[in-house]
Amino acid sequence: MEPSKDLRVKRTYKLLSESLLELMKKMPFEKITITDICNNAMVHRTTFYTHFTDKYDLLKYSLSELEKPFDTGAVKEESFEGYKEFYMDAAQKTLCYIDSHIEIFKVFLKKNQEDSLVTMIQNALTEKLTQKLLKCQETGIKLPVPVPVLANIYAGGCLNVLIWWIEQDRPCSLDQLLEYLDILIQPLSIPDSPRQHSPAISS
Amino acid sequence: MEPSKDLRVKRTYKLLSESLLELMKKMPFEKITITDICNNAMVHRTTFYTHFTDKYDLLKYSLSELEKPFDTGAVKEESFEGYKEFYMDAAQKTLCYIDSHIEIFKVFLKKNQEDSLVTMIQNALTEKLTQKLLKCQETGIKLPVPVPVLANIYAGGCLNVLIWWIEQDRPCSLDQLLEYLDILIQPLSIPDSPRQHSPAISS
DNA sequence: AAGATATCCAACATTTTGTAGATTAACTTG
DNA sequence: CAAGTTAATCTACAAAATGTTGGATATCTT
Repeated sequence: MEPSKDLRVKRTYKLLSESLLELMKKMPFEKITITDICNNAMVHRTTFYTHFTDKYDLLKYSLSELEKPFDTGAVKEESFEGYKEFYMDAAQKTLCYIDSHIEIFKVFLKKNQEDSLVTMIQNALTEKLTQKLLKCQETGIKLPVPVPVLANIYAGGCLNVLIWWIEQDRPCSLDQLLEYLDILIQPLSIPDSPRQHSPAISS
Repeated sequence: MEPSKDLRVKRTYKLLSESLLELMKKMPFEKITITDICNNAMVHRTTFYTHFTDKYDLLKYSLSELEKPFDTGAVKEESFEGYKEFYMDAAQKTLCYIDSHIEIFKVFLKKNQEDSLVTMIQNALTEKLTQKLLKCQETGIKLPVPVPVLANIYAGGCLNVLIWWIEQDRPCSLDQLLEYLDILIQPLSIPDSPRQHSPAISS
């Protein structure tokens, strides 16, 4: 996974990695071939194979480089008593890091719209929630944050818990899980603004 | 996208789709070739090309079939006044549907651990949060739901908002976004159980 | 029953992948 | 800086996968 100290190797890793990124700005990863990457990097294809087994291997390396700061120093685990403070600190560090490397993250974080079921379901859920939230707003209910932010928090959180639940082979019953979601959702809204119940403005 | 009324076509779509799913249970999607899919489905490869351009095209179709219920009747948009009720209803419908097709969803929802930056970052964040939450629990703080549920809700929600923010080309400032997260996180915890601040039990 | 059309089949060109051995160039270490 | 090590390049090749063709056969729709 790690390039040796040899300058040539480091150079090769860098060239291939940057080449991949460059190509990913132009076309989807699936369409990119090893030949493409090598030509673009001006590195011989046999050299590619001395370091990586396939393009996924290279991708993995490139991503691990980007992800490093999240694993190491970027987030200090000590010196917070509550987990909310800890969470906000982590969120801030994450945000800042991504913000300062935005072009790269734009490429790598882009959802593939149509070839990920998670994304598709999340999109559907987010869309419906957005509609509903907009309607609620029309009826005079005040939301603490913009609609898309709320919709994405809800949908993302829910889906992620869901995936955890599936990957753990359903460690609790379905009803139990729903109860958890219900508990978490209750307080997560309109913390202090009054709920003005005015009649709906049609649809 | 949609197969015609011709029985032969419907059959081909079904065979190919099921074949892909079957193979995905055994090996990662990237390793599966069109030839594999056709052999397994006992459908000639030229037939494949009359309907799909590549394997991603087939995957897209298969996923869209699974996702259909989310777009259509599974979630009724009317007859809820608050969005919390709406959300819980949607969550319930989603959960039930997935639960009743669990084997399929297990295959399609599985995160690819190492070739998705979103997943990697999310894992890192979830891991850190879990550690922190466990420590908090040790100090006597009572959590309303199990640690992994809370960690996954937080991490998933945060990352999803982040992705939304990036894909929308940062529609608000970084500080603004952090403020939103802060607002949303404040109420999302320990709704009614008392916070017993006892001294930390080392680490 | 007749026309339309999907499937199958054989054959082929092209692209991509992955490997091997030999040569050249660059780096590390003492 | 010299010697030994190791990486990169190059040529060549084998195997696999992709994508397209034209025509024969079977099946469906109306």
